[in-house]
Amino acid sequence: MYFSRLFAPTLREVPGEAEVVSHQLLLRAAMIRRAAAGIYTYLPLGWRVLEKIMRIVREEMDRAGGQELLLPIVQPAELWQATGRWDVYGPEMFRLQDRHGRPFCLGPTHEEIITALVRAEVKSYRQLPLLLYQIQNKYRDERRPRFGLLRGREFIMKDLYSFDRDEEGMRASYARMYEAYSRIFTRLGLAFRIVEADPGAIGGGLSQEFMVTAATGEASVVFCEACGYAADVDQAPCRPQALPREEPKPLEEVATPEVRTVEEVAAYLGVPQWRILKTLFYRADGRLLGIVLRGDRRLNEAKLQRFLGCLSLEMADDAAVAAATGSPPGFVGPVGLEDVVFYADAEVAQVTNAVAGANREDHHLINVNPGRDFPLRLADLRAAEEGDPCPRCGAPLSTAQGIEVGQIFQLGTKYSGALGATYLDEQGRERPIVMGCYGIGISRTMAAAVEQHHDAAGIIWPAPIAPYHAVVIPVNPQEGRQWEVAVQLYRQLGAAGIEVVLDDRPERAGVKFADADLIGFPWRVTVGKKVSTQGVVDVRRRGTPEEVSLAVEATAAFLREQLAAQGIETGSRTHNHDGDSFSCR
RNA sequence: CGGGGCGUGGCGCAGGCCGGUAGCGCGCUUGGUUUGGGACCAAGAGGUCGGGGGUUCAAGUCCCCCCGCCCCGACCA
Repeated sequence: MYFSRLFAPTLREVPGEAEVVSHQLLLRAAMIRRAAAGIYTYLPLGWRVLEKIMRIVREEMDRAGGQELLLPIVQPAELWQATGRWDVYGPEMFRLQDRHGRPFCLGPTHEEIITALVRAEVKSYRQLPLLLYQIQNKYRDERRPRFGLLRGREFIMKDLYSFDRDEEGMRASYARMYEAYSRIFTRLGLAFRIVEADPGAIGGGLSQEFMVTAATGEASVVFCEACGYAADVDQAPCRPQALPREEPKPLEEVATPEVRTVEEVAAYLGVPQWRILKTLFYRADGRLLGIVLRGDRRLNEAKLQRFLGCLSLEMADDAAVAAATGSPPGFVGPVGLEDVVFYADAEVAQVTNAVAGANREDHHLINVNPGRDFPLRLADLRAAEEGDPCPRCGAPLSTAQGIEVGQIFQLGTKYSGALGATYLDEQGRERPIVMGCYGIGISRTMAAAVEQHHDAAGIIWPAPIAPYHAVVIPVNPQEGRQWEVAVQLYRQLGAAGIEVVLDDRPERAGVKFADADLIGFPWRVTVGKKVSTQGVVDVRRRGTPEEVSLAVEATAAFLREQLAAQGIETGSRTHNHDGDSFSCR
């Protein structure tokens, strides 16, 4: 492809809409353009990257025994009502009606529709196991789309669903997918971590996430250097920390004027923050309830939601808190509120002679003893923190940020049961199909790759997903020898199966170098004065400062070798026909 | 959804308080000089100032409504 023909409108300046680096660079490097909040057009360069990601994903899905199909985007409500998720998804789901007023949605995921398909078509154990997948747009009307491709409302996703006759089969399918995913992210050239995950709204049993490590990742994970344990922070169980127990003293109310926060109360009363009981109010499926935590801990809402088994969970507003407690925020506590059900984090039981709000403005209670002064209903509700003991081996946990690019679930019979997807076994008994599901965010993976691989000048694509392998830059195309050699090299590289762009634009060298860096071609071949004087061109790998001078004839072989070392197969081709006929200089 | 901010040539922004000819940089077009890290000179093209309503002799600017986009959002309980 000649650069002058490539539809790649790069931007010199950062568009104001973009905050995170992947969003900025994908826009500037002409990979994407915004169509609406959280909805993007993929330009030719970006689409090539996505195609490469999808190709690797397809190869590994097929290798693992998957078969690709395509499912509807527009899906009827009745299927979602059957599993109860029409209501669970809430405002996140794009809903629409047809001309008769019948309700539909744009598929946020495809468990329902594929289960319905399999229910209709699979009757016998002889048809199992079955692994079906699709790669297509999915739709979630996010409360707040952000970070460009990392959290969009329309996005490309691969989902594979496994159908097995029993739990053992499901576990085998799950293991195959675990293996396939590990191969995929390795082949994509991304550093990743596999963590234990919260099955969340999808439901079911065991689940793991594949996280691309990046400082800007929105997911927090904890991991153990000692034993290799790793989990999403929403999932990691916390052991209660043992605390020194004191002899319980009588409950007492003290004045704490204008002292509201845990920090302020601790400072004012001269007690450590852990001795304070923090009380929060939530509304779970409409019902008000209280949560008690140690003052220095944070609630993990995912754990709370799992524990309660509720569909919706949100913090109660100040008015509701005031109505229930008779006190403004800052002075509320669990003591004396018989009408409100309180749940306490397991650690609360360890605290003796604690401090809590008195449910009276400007007052707190001291010497509060959980169990004595309010009923204890304990659960693991707090968020894991750096330094907490590893739930497996007890060594201190570390924390990291990551971008979730894949998640695998053992669903069991949640969907097959709800939708009646069954088969007949050898004895002619009807049994529910046992399912798993396995997703990869394709478009998100592209953004994650940029988050992980970039520098001040632009993107540094891992070679397997780069839109092109190399760019050839004649420093001065007006200089006849440079131009001839550049074209010759362009043809030779193309014939060697290397995907190459010839930067034939009448720009100064600096402009072409800057665009090459921004777009992130893994290899750059510069044809300059030295081609006349010494018969050599300069070859540089993106992201490294060194340049090697090579004889023109040696260049194609060198690049093939280098690309092969990065896992790129470059079978030679007889023609290189993309764009040559439009050549101009 | 709540809070904050922003919508002015393709991109990045000024102008707005204090109403009176719509500006700057980059990009784009043409010609010339340049040519190993985002050149220079000259001449050009390009704007319903997000939309609607209002105030006024006069609105990018003041008022009202709407739309779009961006950022933040338990740790206070």
